[in-house]
Amino acid sequence: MARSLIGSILVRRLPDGELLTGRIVETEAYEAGDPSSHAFRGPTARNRSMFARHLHAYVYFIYGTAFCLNISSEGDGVGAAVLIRALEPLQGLDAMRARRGAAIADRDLARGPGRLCSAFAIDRSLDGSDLETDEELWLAAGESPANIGESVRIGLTKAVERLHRFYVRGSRFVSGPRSLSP
DNA sequence: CAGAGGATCGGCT
DNA sequence: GCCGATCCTCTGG
Repeated sequence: MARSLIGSILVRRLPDGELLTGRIVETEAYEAGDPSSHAFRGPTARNRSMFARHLHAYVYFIYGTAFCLNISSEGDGVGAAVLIRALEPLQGLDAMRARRGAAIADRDLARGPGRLCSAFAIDRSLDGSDLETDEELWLAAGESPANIGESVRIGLTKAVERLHRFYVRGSRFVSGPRSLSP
């Protein structure tokens, strides 16, 4: 699912009705039994959305500064999700810039999991949303790119060797060190 | 109840 | 490239 989400469109409807859209260009998989996954030790108040049926949002707060968006990926009761790590902004760039900063370049608006949540006004209030029925956050079909790269995941201390990060090869909207996204 | 650590970011060198 | 900010969550006693 982490691979197949590359190229899909994330859509956010703001409280004022404005639509923000972005193309998913980078994801990471956190599968069942993965020691680096928040779900590894079982369900808690924070991570329970990871155990929801597929296509539910799991949003968490990290380092006291940033939110991160995941999409649950398995059946009811199985803790697994895909972290959305970067978007190519398509629609609503001015509204994103209003949240991220007036001088932020297009490429930096949603490059990184915390930045994309800031740009798209995603926080814990959207945790648990069903993306198949929700009116504030959902997915739309997009073209799957021809060339999808894969690498180790970013920022982990456990299970660092797994090749569970996927990205659009050649896209300047992908986060992380260049050495990981050749 | 205290303490440690984290799927990050931005600023500075 | 390195470092600190900042606070929520989970763990262990």
